[in-house]
Amino acid sequence: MTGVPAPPPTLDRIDRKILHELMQDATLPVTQLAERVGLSQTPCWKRVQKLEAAGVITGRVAIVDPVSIGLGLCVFVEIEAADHTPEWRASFAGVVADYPEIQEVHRMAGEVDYLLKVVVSGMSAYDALYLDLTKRVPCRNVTSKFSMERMKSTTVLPIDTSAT
Amino acid sequence: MTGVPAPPPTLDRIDRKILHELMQDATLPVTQLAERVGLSQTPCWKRVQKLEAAGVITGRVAIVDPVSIGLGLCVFVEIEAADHTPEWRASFAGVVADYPEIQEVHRMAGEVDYLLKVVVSGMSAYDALYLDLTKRVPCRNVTSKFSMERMKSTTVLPIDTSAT
DNA sequence: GTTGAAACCAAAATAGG
DNA sequence: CCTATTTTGGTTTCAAC
Repeated sequence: MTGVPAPPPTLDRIDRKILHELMQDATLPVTQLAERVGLSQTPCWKRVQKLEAAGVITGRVAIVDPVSIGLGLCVFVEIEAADHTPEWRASFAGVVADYPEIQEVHRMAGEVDYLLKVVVSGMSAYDALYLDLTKRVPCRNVTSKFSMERMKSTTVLPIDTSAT
Repeated sequence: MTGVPAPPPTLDRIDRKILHELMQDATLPVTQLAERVGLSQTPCWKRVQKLEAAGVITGRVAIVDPVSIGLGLCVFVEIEAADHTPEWRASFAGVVADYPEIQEVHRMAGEVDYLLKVVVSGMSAYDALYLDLTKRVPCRNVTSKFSMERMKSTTVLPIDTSAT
């Protein structure tokens, strides 16, 4: 028996409302946050602290428009591993962690072993990444799927703020 | 000639350093931000304001751990449109905007027309979304790819902070 | 661009109900 | 949980260089 990673802290309706608000706008002053969730300042502030300490809130970040900073190309990369050993996985994990252009890495069920989301300035930058990555880690197959238009993009998670 | 969406504001090295810092931690006080980018408080603060006004910084948000709030399933959904008309696209855009579970929607090049990233509590929630979505918008084909493990996930974009 | 300082406001911590 | 209060510290603006 391996056990589950962590006992998820129990969040009540007010906690979830707090998260819902802060996921949309982390600049919201505690005063306003408190009235939106139906609490007064002090206990509201304490809940926010608790959610941060518990690792439920992992950070507060600025969201930047990729196009404005010259990152016009988004690519989803499907990878089949050369073999299915713990060693390959560890090596792969280490390599993808190195690239700031790789925004997301998922280990997948089904045909595709890994799915990557990559953000770069353009085709030549992507090709450089592709060549470098496939040099560092052996892949049976790599399929690149190119985004033409980012129609929707949000960091707000679908949290349920109704009922208990 | 249709023209490009917008002339990207020209960002110098200091602007990019500011963005680099704030993408990692938006709680950084202006005082500390200023010294990290090699500026004094006032002009640093003015740059941050300008970057917000120009829409380069689109917001400051709290990042929440999905598992902690019971969102344990992440699915990438590949969709082929029933037809390739502006009407279908508009309808599709409207529908996907409705679902908070849909974090990202990309219009793709190649075989797959659209790629969605979906975050839900589990299989039954995903199936409900799948049934509902395919009822509201006609799809020629839908392929769901399930994430087993989120190995990497960041909102920090790979901005170049060296040279001019 | 710099420094320094004022005015304002929010965060953080405290005490009492 | 609430209100009230205080302290602390950051933001924002301004003046002068």
